[in-house]
Amino acid sequence: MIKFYKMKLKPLVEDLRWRGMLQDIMPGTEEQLSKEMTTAYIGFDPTSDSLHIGSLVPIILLVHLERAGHKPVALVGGATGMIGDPSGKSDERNLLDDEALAKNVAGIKRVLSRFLDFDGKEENAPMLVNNYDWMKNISFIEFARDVGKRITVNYMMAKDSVKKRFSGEDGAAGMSFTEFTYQLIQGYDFYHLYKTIGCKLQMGGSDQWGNITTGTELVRRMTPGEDAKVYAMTCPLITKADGGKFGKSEGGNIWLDTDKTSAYKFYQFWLNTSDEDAKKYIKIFTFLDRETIEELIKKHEEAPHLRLLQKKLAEEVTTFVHNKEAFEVAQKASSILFSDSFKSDIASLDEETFLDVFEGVPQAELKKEELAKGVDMIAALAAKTNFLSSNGEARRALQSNAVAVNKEKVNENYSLTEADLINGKYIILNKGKKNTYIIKAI
RNA sequence: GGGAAGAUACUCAAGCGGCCAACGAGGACAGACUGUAAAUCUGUUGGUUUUUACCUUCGCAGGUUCGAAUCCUGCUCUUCCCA
Repeated sequence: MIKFYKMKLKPLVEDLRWRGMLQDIMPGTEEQLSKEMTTAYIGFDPTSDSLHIGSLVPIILLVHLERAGHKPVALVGGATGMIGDPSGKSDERNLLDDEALAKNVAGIKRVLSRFLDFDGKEENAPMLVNNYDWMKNISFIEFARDVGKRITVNYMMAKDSVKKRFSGEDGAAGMSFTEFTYQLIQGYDFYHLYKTIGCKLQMGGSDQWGNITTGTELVRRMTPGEDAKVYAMTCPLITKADGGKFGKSEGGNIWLDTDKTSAYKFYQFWLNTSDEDAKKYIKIFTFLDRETIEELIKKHEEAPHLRLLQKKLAEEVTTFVHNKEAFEVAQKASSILFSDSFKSDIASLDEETFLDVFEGVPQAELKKEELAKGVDMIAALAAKTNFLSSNGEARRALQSNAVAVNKEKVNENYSLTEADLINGKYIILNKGKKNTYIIKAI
């Protein structure tokens, strides 16, 4: 049996290192992973009812793990979410109420199961757990005696996430006992998973290193005489070359859910990656092998204006997170919206394809009678459609030459008429290059 | 429990009786340039309005004043010092 797994295991750590997905790794981890099928887990915080691309890296890590022949466990923090992780925060976190939390946990489970088949039958099939399930039955006294006793406050205080909050530097606010407890609870998760399913490795973002090592320490101390060996590994936090926050785009987060971020927007986000970031991201966010990626980077450097790298990156990630069809539609929409022969391209689409392509683009309806009379541009942008939030904003956009009707720039005096309708039915508005809105005549 | 400081638009941060929709910085959005990139330069960044003007906003609630983000009183919250 052991031999069987040995044959199936792939060199995971080496690959992750090349991909730039390795920040810290505890000594012995690599040996453990090449020795036997290893169960490893990553925690997901239920701070929202869906996941955005910030969580894509841990998800991808779990998938890598599975593909390398190990057993990935996704832990949803139903219990830890009630406490709040102080890592990387300078202020005390607001607590979520039970209802919101339950909703978030369900949402995250739903998203995670798109990437990992939790119903799989294989030995190394992914597992989904919720730490609320075991934490809810533990009394405070029990916890204080069995867990709290094992770790000194001195040890806990030495963690950066805690130290920072005690130091008062950078305007950091104090820290409640609640948040202080967080690392113990997370550590207990590791112990619980070690005991119940033999989980030996915890992974996460590098901001989790402190919490994770508390876990490995706790496992060791809670199992005297067992010679328990558990490991830790983290990946770097994703950054942008220009120092901006990763994962934000015009108007907010990029989510992994179509109803929060359309596949078109999702595709566009990746397509707009800068050259420098694209080289980094393609290793992290795609499963392409080393040879393919190095070839792509070489080609890209020869002709950066073709943006081969961005296109491939966008294709791979959109296909992974959504699916092939969604990618194709997004690509088609992109190529039409940014083409030079926009008008003829768009006119050639039948209605079904048209709606398909523009699914996810904000739409509004306008009566044909109104169009017959002519609709003032300001009203068309704001009052009639709510594309922009106020007349003032619409006016500013028009004055700064940002608005286009069917890709032709217009000014304040323009008014929409039936002559602007494409196929007698639609008008396409743009604010800037990248914001598209559709008016449907009814 | 005692004392001190503070709360200003997305964030940081000026302003300390009229000239304040509120300096400045960052961010964001847009324009030019380009490759739907980066860098750079320019503009915008409470609402109604063509402009003027008006309305709402400076923790919350009252008050003083012709007039308050600016003064007074109470409340809430935060930080710091002493016990």
